[in-house]
Amino acid sequence: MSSMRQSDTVFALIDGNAFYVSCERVFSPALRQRPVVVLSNNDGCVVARSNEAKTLGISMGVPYFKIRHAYEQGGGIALSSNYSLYSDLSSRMMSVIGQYSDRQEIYSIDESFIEWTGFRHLDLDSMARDLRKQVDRWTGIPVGIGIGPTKTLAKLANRLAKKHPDFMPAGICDLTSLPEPVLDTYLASLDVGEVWGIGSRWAKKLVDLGVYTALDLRQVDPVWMRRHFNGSLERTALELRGIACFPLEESPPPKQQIVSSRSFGQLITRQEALSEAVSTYTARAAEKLRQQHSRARALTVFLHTPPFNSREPQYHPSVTLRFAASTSDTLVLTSAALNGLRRIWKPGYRYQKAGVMLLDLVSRGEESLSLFADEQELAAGQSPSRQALMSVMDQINREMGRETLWTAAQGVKKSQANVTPWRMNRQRLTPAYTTRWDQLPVARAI
DNA sequence: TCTGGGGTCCTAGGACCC
DNA sequence: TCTGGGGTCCTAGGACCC
Repeated sequence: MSSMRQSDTVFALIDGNAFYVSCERVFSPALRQRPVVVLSNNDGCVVARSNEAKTLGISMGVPYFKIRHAYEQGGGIALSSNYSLYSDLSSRMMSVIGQYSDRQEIYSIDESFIEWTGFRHLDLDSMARDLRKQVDRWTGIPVGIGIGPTKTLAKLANRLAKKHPDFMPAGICDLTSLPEPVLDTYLASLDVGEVWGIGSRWAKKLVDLGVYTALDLRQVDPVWMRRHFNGSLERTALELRGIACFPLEESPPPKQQIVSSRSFGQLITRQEALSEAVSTYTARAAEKLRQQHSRARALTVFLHTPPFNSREPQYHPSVTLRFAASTSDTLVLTSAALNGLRRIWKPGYRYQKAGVMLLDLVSRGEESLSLFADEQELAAGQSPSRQALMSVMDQINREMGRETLWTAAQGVKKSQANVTPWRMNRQRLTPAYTTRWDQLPVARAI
């Protein structure tokens, strides 16, 4: 029996392999066995890579223009990110995974923790194999599975399942089944920077202090970690020893802030175009706000000139506006955002990005009214008829597709790129196969 | 020419109060 | 002229995650 198995409960981390690429491959079999990358918004950076692309040496996060020539010469394919496809396949994948445990945390679009209690090693192994097969059968997405006594160790196990030859064929790594000396060998094969919660800065500091591998980190005194770093990293060190400090979060608490921002398809100078962009981002943020049944008491608008071009004059202003009464009304929020924009916009700059943040969020029904709210603001922020209007708008946009209904401030000539230059570039976008009737895949008899 | 977007947590330091 | 100490709240900045 391994000493890592201190309790009856284990965590499994299931994640999609090169998730965005795998989603694309579900509907385009021609992409299989070929180098494929998916790009960030505006076709900027590489955010997902197939194994074939990794083999070509394409690194995560690299700006695509830097590698494009050589990559495409070598037969590589690049796609714009298609989030409606990825989030739809994600929820299907999550619901299959959810059938394997009654305790599930959806950690990100492609990762889920589940908890398993009371299984022996052989049962765990067959459960994991079965889970993997079912996800593949029902969604077409290949997944890796890591199992450990803590979330941090489950993450590391998942890493081993992806990169260590001993586990790669099955795509499953169960650390709880390993005798201690064997476990140590595997932990020693992982750099300290591969541990969940250790980014590049702290990895460097740890290496300077003589902590090189995941095994080294497991053996340091957790209190020493707290002294040199902070309490979070102390917990990371404890988790590596098999002491669970990060619980499963089945229903994540509502967000404390909501941001909607985008880089533009081209640099923008006109205030009118910025107003349309800011109104669009505000509408999107407000929709998310209502989805989690919250209201905002403050809103920030910000602008950015391009950060990478030193010849361009730099300007990144922001302004925060407070509301006397909290609100989730798109029209109230939009007029505040445009107000803020007028205050910070200055001519003579070419803007690259704008955004809106909703802050100081309160759950609907929990907030206390400000003594200074005047009645007009209360009426605008919270009146039942405006709430009803928002619900109808949300429902229509949910059922008929995003931005079926929009505010006039977002601009009326939406489809033409020449009049909405702020819309992002997505020149390599595949169809929304699963979420739009007009883009369903068509099966043809040969 | 072309470098994403959306989050959280922690700490330090300043303002303010008694 | 001498000029404490402790608490709270807020913000900015830095680190991390995917």
